[in-house]
Amino acid sequence: MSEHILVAVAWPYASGPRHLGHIAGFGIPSDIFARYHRLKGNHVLMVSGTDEHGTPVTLVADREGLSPAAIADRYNRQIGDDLSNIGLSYDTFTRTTTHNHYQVTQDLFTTLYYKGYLLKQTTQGAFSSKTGRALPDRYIEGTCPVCGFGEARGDQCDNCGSQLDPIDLINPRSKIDGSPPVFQDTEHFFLNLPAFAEQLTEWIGRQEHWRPNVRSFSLNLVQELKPRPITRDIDWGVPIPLPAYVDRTDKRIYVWFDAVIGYLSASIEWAHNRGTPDAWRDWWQNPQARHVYFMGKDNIVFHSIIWASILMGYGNGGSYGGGSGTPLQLPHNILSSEFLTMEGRKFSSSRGIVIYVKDVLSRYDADSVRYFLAIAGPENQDSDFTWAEFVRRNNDELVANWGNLVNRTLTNAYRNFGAVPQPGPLTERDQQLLAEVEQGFATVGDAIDVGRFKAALTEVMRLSAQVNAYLSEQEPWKVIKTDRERGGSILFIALRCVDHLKMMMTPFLPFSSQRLHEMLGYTTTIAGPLLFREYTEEREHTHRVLTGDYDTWDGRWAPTSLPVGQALQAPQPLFKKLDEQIIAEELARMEQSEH
RNA sequence: GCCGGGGUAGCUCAGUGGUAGAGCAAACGGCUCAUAAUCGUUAGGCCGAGGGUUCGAUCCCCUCCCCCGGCACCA
Repeated sequence: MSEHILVAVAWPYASGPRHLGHIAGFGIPSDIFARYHRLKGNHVLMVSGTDEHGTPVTLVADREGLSPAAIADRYNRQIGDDLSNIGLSYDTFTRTTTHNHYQVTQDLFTTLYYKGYLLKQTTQGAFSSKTGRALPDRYIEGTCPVCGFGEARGDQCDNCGSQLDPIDLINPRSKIDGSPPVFQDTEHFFLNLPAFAEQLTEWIGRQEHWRPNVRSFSLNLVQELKPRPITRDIDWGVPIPLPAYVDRTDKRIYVWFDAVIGYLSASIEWAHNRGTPDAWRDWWQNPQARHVYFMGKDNIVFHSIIWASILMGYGNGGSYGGGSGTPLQLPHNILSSEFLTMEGRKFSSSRGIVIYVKDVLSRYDADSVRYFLAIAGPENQDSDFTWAEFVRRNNDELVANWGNLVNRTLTNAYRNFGAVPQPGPLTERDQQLLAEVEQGFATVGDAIDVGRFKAALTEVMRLSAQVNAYLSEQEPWKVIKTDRERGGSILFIALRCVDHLKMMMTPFLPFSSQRLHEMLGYTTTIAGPLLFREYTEEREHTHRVLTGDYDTWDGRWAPTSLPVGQALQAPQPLFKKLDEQIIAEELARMEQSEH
């Protein structure tokens, strides 16, 4: 029976280009998961978009003398291109500045407000004495009252680790313009998280399938919930949809509140764009649907606590909770990854310790990068990207094991038969190998389903090595000289194994798997091109959405039946071997960009 | 400081209350269809340190050290 699966992927922030660490944390795992479930025949809805509101975007805009919207436009385009180029198969990758997203966000806000889950409270905020702009804590700098460190941030001191309040800093100044901040009262709306404490505890307690770090971390937080402000003193964001506020330009909904709502609004947009406006309900108001969220570990709290509370509070209210009458679905799993480091150090765009997605893809194939991030990514603990490891994994594993198996099998078969050979009687060994490889659909699939992507890919590679061993032991290139039928049988077995493994590789390596599919003589699509489509909303605002015609892809996660006699294409190497020289080149490039 | 996660072979990482695992790197051997790729064999570890529970601990408990993240106005 096919399932409805929502693949909810963290929204990349549109203040600049995204680096390899972002792709490693949420992009590759979510895409493997989504592609696998599509092959399984499940109804997958994979959504995300660029997160475009908030202070950092306004700062970049100020620096460049442009509007926040112009900055958001630029990086929405750039990030969309990156994600498409690395093959992330979103059903809808949109943005948070759409009319639809504003509507959905405002509906959730007002519904929570009228249900009594929002509290109005006055707090002290810091404002720049020069521009009058609000200063988030981390943009205030001063001397630490605890240890005397001169460059403590408003939220915490990097020297002694103390938690600080900006008002306690000695000699505070704006990190942005150097002016001393002014502290004044400001009124905001707070999400009453304590109201959900009991429900959250009960719900998280039941989620025994969550990764232990996510579950215990979240359970712990639930013990001490405080109301959390969900509006900000800023002019760049979703307007507050209450009569007294809707025309004010100085207060907006907090970027994190609207960002998580993106999962829902993007689903609604997807349904609208394809002309079936209620289709999103099959995921969001279907108690059988599974919602799986992908993100880095720094985002857990926003999903397990805040987003869950918003959904619990909204329930079946508002403009979107009606319809089928069941409340909006809570997350089924939260697959948070750890962090990728770069040559042993934290990624830092500001310090130039970084490799941007667009740069790596301009020099290397997407599947090489995907292979590395899938097999060596930060799935359970922080992991390190080094150029030496990248070259080694590519050359000694991807090329040498899988690429070579494909190449030697196809070369032998193509040269001697030009087509899938008709096999004679199969030996026990033949059948044993076929059975072992076919077993992979179960073991690899189960691993992917529970988020063990490294283990899954390792198993495919192990099976590939098994087929390499079979070829070395059976030596079809020799046998064929004396017994053409037996030689054909061996190659038939190897081809069938390659065909199966191709399907298992598709979620990990979609580009090369499609090319292999064609080399094997198929004319259909198992991993086709992704597409950008333009949509125009009310007020003639047009935006670009990354999507794909996944309904037309026909791969199935099951043993394939490679037709005997199917003509093969002349084989081409699937992957490029990388010259060891690139290690030194890339390190030099990085050194140059450091500052 | 508090909370959570991690520390296992040279490297990257799995894993389990009962004699420590994989891939790569290393050494040796085989093969030469294949992108000098492949296949086989061997070697390699006080499982962060110390204590405890247990017949038995790498695993469970306690203490400590180191790394990462969170700690509620960065996203």
